[in-house]
Amino acid sequence: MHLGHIRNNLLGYSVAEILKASGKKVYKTQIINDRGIHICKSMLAWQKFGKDETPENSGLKGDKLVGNYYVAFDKAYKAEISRMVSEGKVKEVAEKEAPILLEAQAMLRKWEAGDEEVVGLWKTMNSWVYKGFDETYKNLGVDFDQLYFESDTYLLGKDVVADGLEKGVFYKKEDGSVWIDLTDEGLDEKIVLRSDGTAVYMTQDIGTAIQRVTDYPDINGMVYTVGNEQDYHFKVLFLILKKLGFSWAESLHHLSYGMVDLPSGKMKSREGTVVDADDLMDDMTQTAATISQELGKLEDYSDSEKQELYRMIGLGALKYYILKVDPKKRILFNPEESVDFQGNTGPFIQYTYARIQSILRKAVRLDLNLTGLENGMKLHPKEKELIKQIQLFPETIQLAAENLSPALIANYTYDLVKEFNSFYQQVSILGEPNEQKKILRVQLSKKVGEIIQSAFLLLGIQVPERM
RNA sequence: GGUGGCAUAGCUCAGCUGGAUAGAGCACCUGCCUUCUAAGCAGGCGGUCCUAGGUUCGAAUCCUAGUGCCAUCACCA
Repeated sequence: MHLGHIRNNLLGYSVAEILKASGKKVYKTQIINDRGIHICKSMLAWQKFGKDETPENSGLKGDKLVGNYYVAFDKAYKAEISRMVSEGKVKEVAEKEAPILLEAQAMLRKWEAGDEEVVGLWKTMNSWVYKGFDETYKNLGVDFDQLYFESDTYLLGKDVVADGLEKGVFYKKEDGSVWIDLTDEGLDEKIVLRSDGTAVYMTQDIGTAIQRVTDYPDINGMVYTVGNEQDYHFKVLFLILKKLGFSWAESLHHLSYGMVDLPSGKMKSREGTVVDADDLMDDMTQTAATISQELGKLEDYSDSEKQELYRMIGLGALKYYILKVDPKKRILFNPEESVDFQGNTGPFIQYTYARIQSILRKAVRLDLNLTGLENGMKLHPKEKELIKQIQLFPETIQLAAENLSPALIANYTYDLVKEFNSFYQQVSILGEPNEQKKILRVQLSKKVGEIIQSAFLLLGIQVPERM
């Protein structure tokens, strides 16, 4: 997994939490594309170049190991192409006829035919990948209520395509491939089944969508969190489902988000030019540790307490950095300039939360009665501003839910926290001589702390008692 | 070429359904820790809101055209 996948996971997780907070029931679903030509490419490369390498005997994380073979395939494929071109082939022809590609395609046909050896290898390599992914998801703090494997749903997709063919929604070309004509809708013709009868991406997506609605008849809609490079694909998918006569096709949403790019351009798994998710999380934790040690406020913490805190802060910085940006905009990530820990950042907000907890701990010791408060108090301007900002939280949740945008939560929280810090600096809270004012200020602080915690929960970020 | 998205300070980004001198952070400069945590606060510097038209009492925001960047239009996923 790389940084692009992190954005996908964080967005999906956060939007699910936001929708829940807005009053909806949500099933967090992950669709795993565990079949198809891309998997066969890794399998083939492993067979050819793998020398029986396993996660156990190499010490590599399973998903990385398999990813390496995906890269190895591409390298070998490109080498074959350039060799064929030097032998006089036209590049476009070479791209289609490279032996290793033909082998991968043959493997896919074998897989769909249920060939034992191919299916066996497929199961083994996928189990490696899942084990690796599980570890990363756990570190990242995302989880799912339901998993769909496209190897389980593509057959349903093929059946539906056959039905649609009878109904006249699709049509067959002479070579046997099946298509849908969307030119009336201003789109193109789109393939839904290959001429060799194997399923394409669209086939399995049709099947998966129908399976999901069958499994959860109570849902009113589905949100697909997928990058904007697939805008067209989902437009077509939704249209196909509508043409097939599914009424629920009207309530499908594509939460389309921008790519995470590097200064050098796009991240490409195939070419290995990616920011690795696991490495990045480790780096962030390490940076948090360095900063925290320089400040030296936690000498009395145990090593394990410190480690947990560093992780919380490092991950908070990373998640906030990703989620504060409007989903539809692309993110430019420069590995040379590390993610900030000051200003409009996760750690800044976590820090404010920790400060508030410090006040509340002291307030408990002072045995303040936090309930009895008189009406008609004259408010300090900073208190007024703070109250205004506090009141905006519920509507911000609704707005974020409507727009499927965690960025609105992040930016709201930042505004609130900025306001609180200004308040904190200008007025004395526990040092206020007037008891009524003191109680009000402690209550306001408590409320702000609660909102920070709730808001960050919506972003999947934890908050510390101290930092 | 067709379609879609994006374009706001040197950099990274806010700016909700149109409303007053366009806001943050980073960077740079100046102050503030014997007082609730300085990962902070206060202030300074910095903008042709891509361009040109249009709608409107009023446009960063809406419309049209153009420019630039990105994506997509595959028997890839």
